[in-house]
Amino acid sequence: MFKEVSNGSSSITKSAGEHTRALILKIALELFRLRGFEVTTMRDIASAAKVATGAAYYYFPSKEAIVSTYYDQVQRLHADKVVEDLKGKTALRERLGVVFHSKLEIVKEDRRFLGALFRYTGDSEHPLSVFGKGTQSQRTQSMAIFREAISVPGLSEEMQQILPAALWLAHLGMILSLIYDESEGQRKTHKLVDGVLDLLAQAIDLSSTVFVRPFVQPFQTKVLQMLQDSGWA
Amino acid sequence: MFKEVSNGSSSITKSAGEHTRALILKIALELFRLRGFEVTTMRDIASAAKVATGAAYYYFPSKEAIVSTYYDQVQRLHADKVVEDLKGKTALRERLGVVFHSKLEIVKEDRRFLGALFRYTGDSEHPLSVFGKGTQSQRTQSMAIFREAISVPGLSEEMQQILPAALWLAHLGMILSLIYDESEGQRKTHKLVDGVLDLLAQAIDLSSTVFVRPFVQPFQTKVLQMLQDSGWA
DNA sequence: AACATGCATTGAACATGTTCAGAATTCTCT
DNA sequence: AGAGAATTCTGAACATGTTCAATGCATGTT
Repeated sequence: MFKEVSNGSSSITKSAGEHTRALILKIALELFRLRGFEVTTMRDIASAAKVATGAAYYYFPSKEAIVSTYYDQVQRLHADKVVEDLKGKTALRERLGVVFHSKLEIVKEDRRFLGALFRYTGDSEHPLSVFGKGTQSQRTQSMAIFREAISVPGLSEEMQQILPAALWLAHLGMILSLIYDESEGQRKTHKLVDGVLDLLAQAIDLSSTVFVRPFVQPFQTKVLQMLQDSGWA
Repeated sequence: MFKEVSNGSSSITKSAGEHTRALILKIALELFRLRGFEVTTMRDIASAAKVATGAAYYYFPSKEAIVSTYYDQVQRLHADKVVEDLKGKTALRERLGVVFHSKLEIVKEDRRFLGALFRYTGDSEHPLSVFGKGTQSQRTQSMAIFREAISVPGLSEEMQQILPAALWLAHLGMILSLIYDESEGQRKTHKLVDGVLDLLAQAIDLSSTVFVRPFVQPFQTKVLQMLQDSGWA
């Protein structure tokens, strides 16, 4: 359904098309940021980029697909940043903080159009549905970042399989919180993230304790079983 | 933003308008069920109801609002059913089962258009956004049902405040699962619900144990604090 | 009956996302 | 250079959600 990304890793010279594509993307994002996603029309974008309306559709299958492409960039940026910032950090809490806050930083200014990512949440068939098949590879990539972040010694086998999916879901929640967060500088979302991570890290620590572990273990096993049954782990 | 519901609790005689409204609603839902939400146009609905296109908009501010009205009915049905079925049931697990499965039963056949409820998930301003201000009262109502279901002796004060929001969110997840569930009779979702409820009930039981409680208590307190900070409890 | 008032309904017009047949341009190979 | 192919781009047309001025219609009032 998606146009081939063909992000010329092979050629050094940008073809004319790549240039136009980048221009349309850049201008669209500027307009989304400036005026918001809904009120910005494809005609606005095209005319601001000095091309015909149809040109935008030559490069992007839909208006939301522009945001989706932006989000691909975000994922790449995030992956790179995380690899860098995680070096030398060994404490689980710290590592989780890196992953979540760096994502938040990258995305912070784009609340006005991040919501477009959720446009097809209720449409399981749509290629851009957050939970759909069309976005599976991006989901897997994103979960790989979380898997990397939690790769610290002392974590149970079950937890290692459960957490990537759980954290991915939690991070979706973070983005939603950001979108709805009217507080200055989105303070509330930052605070929420820290609170959740504190709790989570403590809970994980606690669950590894010799006293508590026997009680928690069967739960982990069952959760993992359920995730596997539904294709999440 | 919404048209006054004015569900004539005062008058016995349906005015002409009420009749048309009901007709449009009925026919719209039939078409949604039969062909799906997206492919059914407002023109289809209007012409099937033998009215002009504009008539539909006299009663419903948008296509999604039709589904929203349907969902109001669902909530009412659910509330009634739960009140009935909860009588005499005292075990937490059983009560949770009643609430979740009765909802599932009510909604089961309508997967084709339930997704419309999530159309504005990413648009915090929209009156029909699941998490938005425009749907707050419905959320509160729904949470009240869960509050009722968990009103059993032996539940900590914190849990009583945390669970309604948590269960409401979980039940949203259930609906999403249903929408994406291709398995025959949506077996997977039923199984998932049972699995989650089993775990939850066990976890709640365990957390009330004298041995475990001291460990869990501070977590509950912090979670509650966070929910309160963000307006969820 | 004639009139006034407000609810109900119409259908054309509008806005905007999207499609598409073709034109323009660029690239490739001889 | 020039023919042909592939890529890029155009802009009008289309589909559909939505708006709205105008009209009909029922009901109560004089």
